[in-house]
Amino acid sequence: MSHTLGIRQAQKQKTRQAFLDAALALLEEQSLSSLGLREVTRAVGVAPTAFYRHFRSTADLGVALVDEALGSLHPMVKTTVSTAGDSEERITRAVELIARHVEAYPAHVRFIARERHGGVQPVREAIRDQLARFADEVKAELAKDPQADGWSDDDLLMLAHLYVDQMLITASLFLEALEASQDEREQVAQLATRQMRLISIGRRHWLD
Amino acid sequence: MSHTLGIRQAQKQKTRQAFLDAALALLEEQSLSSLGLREVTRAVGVAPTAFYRHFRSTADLGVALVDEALGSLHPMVKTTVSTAGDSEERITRAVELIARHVEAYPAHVRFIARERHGGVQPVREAIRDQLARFADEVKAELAKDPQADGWSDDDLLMLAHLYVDQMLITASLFLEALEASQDEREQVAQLATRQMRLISIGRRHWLD
DNA sequence: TCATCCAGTTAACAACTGTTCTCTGGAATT
DNA sequence: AATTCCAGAGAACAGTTGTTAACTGGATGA
Repeated sequence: MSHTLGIRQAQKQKTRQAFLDAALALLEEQSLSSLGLREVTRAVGVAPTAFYRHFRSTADLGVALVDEALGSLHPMVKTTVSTAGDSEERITRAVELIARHVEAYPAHVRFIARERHGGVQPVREAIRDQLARFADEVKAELAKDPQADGWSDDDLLMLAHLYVDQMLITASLFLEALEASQDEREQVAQLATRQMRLISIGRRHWLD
Repeated sequence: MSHTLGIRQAQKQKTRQAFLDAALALLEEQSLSSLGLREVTRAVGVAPTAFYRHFRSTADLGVALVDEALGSLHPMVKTTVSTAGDSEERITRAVELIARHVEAYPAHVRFIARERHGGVQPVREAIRDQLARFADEVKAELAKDPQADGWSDDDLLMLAHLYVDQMLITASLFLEALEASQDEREQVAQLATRQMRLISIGRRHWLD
């Protein structure tokens, strides 16, 4: 299936990626609904009309960015939840993983946090759908745990959403603390850890 | 202290409020960073230059909107937390209060959710500061509860932030379901209730 | 009553926006 | 080798933007 792309297709994909990269960079200081088509092409170094060869509109570009950003997030979520060890150790590792991800892909995280409730409907919907998929995956992982015995499907999904939202909140906090002192980032980590711990305690006593 | 405003000051405040209202309406379908000065004045029905008599920039207007939106939210948070009754009854009433607030001030809720991570720094900071104040108030209310005996200040604040974030998430879900069926809104309410319940359970067993 | 103040107006500015149509030159196909 | 294809360029469009300066006329305070 992996047919080597022709020179033409390869160049096109390269330009397309340049659009995505440039847009992501521009979006660190504004939101998608104010991102101009010409602004992006200027940053890439191509003519404004070249934009239309790849995207219908900036909203369309935004949807493509959702895929890229949350695509890179998928492995994180999975490993975060399915990490071995006791509950406390799991939490510590999960928080650390989130911190690492934010350091590795700050622009992606910022984009998702910003546009999740942003002013562009198709993008909001794309993010909502992807996060729902995440929640489903988390739910599937949770179901494997013996702790989940006796839990209804609804309750498992409820907990999964709680975890996903908590991850996003934590990621956003790490993002704000990215250029802050080591101490401040440590404080974010401890806050997130304790919140996760409290949720885990609630989980453990859910069926009481 | 309530000196009756002169005709002049009264008219000015009226126009200012018209700016805030018009902006809030326009922001239902876009974000602040794309809100144009002329766009707002056009909606109000005044000359573009009149804008400068009230705000330095649209970012400045945004900060004013934060005060208005979260000002109206303050009473809700207080009554939500300090409601009497057992834990289960409290939660139900809290979720209902959030639902009512979203129905009463949908544009305010949307604005806060959207701009909390939006593209305009001063507005983000204003929201962050106000939410921190909320968390402090919630913490103060939590401290009154006998359940808080033995809790450290840090842990109380941690829980307060968890509650505040959870309120925002719930409000945002209600907002999305505003024009949906009664069933769908009921489902949101049940999800939020169960998540709150799980957090409360975690709270109850925190010191185990 | 008269001078001062000031919210809102009018006009003009250079700079920017999204979109259309036409063109080009090299890759892809036959 | 000849033909088709198509990513990107170029030029032009009407419409928009934020900001400036100078103004008007009614409320305000002496």
